[in-house]
Amino acid sequence: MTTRLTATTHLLLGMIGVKGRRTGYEIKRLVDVSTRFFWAASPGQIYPELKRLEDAGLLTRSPQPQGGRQRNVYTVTDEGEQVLHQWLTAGDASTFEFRNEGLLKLFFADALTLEEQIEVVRAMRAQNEAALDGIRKATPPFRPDRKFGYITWRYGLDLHGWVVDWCKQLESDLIEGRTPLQAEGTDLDAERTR
Amino acid sequence: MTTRLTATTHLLLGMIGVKGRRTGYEIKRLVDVSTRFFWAASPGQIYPELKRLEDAGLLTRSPQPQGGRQRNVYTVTDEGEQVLHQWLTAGDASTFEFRNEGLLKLFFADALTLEEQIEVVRAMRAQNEAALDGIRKATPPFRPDRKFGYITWRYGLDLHGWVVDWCKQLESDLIEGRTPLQAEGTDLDAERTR
DNA sequence: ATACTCATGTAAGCTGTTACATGATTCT
DNA sequence: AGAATCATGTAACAGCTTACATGAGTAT
Repeated sequence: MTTRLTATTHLLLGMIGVKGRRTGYEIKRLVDVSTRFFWAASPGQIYPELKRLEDAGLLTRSPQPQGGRQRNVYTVTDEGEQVLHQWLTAGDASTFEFRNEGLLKLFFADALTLEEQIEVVRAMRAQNEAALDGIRKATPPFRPDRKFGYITWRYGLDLHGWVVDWCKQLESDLIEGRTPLQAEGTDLDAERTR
Repeated sequence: MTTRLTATTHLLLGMIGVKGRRTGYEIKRLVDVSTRFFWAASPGQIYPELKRLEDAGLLTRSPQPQGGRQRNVYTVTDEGEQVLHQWLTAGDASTFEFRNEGLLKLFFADALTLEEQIEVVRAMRAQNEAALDGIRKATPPFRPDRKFGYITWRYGLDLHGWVVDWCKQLESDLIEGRTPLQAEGTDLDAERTR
């Protein structure tokens, strides 16, 4: 069985396999309060992919309508389980993407006045505070057998918290006319003192 | 003049207007050692976009071949300058995307043995160390009139450094059997002690 | 001589989003 | 009665990457 396997494939496999049997709708909702912060997925992607994985023999579908409302519950097959475990333990380079338009603006901020520069930093901070809020609201119940959901949640919280602090520091450096973030001498790799 | 304006549009406008880079090739090279870490761009994207922006009246092209080798030097028009400044100062929400397959694996790591879990964390750390290396090598010359290139460079360095430390901490927590990253009591928002 | 860098571009394809369509059930 | 939620799906499109093609100049 040779099928194209993307990270989204593994997202679905993991959501169904690790978390139990699921419908497309349940996966969508769970993604929106958990992995969304590092791996999003839209319904236009989930539903076709579930079908594709069923055809590939990695998932089994059993229709379980509730009343007259259609509903497809998926389960991971043995082969699907293997694929999932293989992916989890393979040490190969995984995709790592990062697109931050706020940072891009900051990169070009030399062309701006000091007031405008400070505004750019403030906008960046606001965005990270909003992200922080979103993650905070998605508080996962702490269960000792599901601790990694909690760990990745903390990661998001701590990371964005760090960025917010970084923005605050830069903001005050700019306001007080300090050369921002400059390391002493030529020691560019030294830890930044905050 | 109504043209679709993406962040990549502004990347090119900024590279030509603020950084004084003029040909598509020069932009590509500069992107690869600077904004790549938060905004990448491939030649298959840059060259058509440059043409599009010329048609839209935001850039001017002047052919300046070197010997028999073709070469197109671009300049930002007044209108392009306006669009660039407008984008830099507009406080509207900018795109902020993050896709981290390593984190996704960590999210599902409950299904693994302790040894395998540690391997996932190590792989994640290795990836961030590689990113750190890439950024470090791209050391920008520090010029007082272009300090924001330096600031964003430091951002990448500091951020990935933070993540590497986070991974190290998690790794040792797992090895020593501590419940990783758990906050005391119900105070989930408390600063993590490291 | 040959490999690398400079320089520009195109075509195919993948991934993902947005917006919409459909219809049932439950809540207020 | 009407709004929200449950549930599944499709079509169009945007954005980007990969791989390729071309050819000139430069370094070894």
